[in-house]
Amino acid sequence: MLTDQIARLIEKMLEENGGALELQRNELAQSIGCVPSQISYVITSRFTPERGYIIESRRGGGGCIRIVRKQMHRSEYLMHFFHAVGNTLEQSEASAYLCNLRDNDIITPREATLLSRAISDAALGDVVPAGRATVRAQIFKHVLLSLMQ
Amino acid sequence: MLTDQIARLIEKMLEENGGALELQRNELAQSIGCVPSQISYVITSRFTPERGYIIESRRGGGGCIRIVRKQMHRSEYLMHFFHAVGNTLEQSEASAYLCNLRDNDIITPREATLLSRAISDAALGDVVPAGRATVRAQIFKHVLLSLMQ
DNA sequence: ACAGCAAAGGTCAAAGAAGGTCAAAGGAGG
DNA sequence: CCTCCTTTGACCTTCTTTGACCTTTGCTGT
Repeated sequence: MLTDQIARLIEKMLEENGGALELQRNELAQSIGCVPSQISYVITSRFTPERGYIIESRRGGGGCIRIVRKQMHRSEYLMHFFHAVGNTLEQSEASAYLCNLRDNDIITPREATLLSRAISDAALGDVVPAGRATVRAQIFKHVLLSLMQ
Repeated sequence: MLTDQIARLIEKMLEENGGALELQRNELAQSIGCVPSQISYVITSRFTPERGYIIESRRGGGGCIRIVRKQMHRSEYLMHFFHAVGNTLEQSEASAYLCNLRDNDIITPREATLLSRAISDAALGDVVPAGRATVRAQIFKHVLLSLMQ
């Protein structure tokens, strides 16, 4: 899939640049052979705050997009996430958060898996439709609180 | 029967892939010559968590279905718990189970705390009245399955 | 300074590409 | 006949891809 391919490319560039990077949308699009808005899509769908990235951009001549992988300390992280989680939380968002916590050594891989299963759609199953995302958000917040101690 | 035939096919593919596998529903359906929803049916009726499979999927372009077979490890012990848990589970019961798992070194103290918080009454909060204990049971079972790795 | 143009990036909606759901119709066994 | 599992197909939701159009910014000629 195009999106994944571009995401991997950006990831690799980030790696080579120590976690921060400036790119030009049109230029990158051309070198890959896709429309420019595809780059935007990749960035908004893959390099989100939940996954620990900060995005800034500048328009106009010589414009660019800056992507920074942010690393915070434990408590900042937990606080940040706690506030970032709203009243509802989709499985995909939860996964992103958990991966992030794992990658930052705040939880172990095993804990990440365990929690991921615990709040999966499958596990929350037949909770009233609208309620699933709400319950997940609450559970996740309680887990975060537990981690803060 | 079609279902069994497809189930065997998937089983064989799992075998060849070391217990984990990604497939595309439409593609597989076409190669077998059945409607796509048949694949869904086979998966939901045969590759259930109860039988030790974990299913994940992604929609949209380039979507796929991932099937993972958990090889039963400490399965007997965990199976015991799995069957002991009914359709509903109170917070106090859950705590007892978790302590037990912890005391038997199946989960760490930290994991016990984390999970305990995750499925506490507080976390499950305003799930429809009767639903709380049901949701808790489901979550707990999924955690057990995850532990049966 | 200033107006205007060109060069970015941003947005959005439509079309396309998966998988998910559900209910109705079909069958096998009791 | 009932009941329970299968099979199908219509319709839904989610994620991708593309393209048209918008906004911001820098530069340039006057």
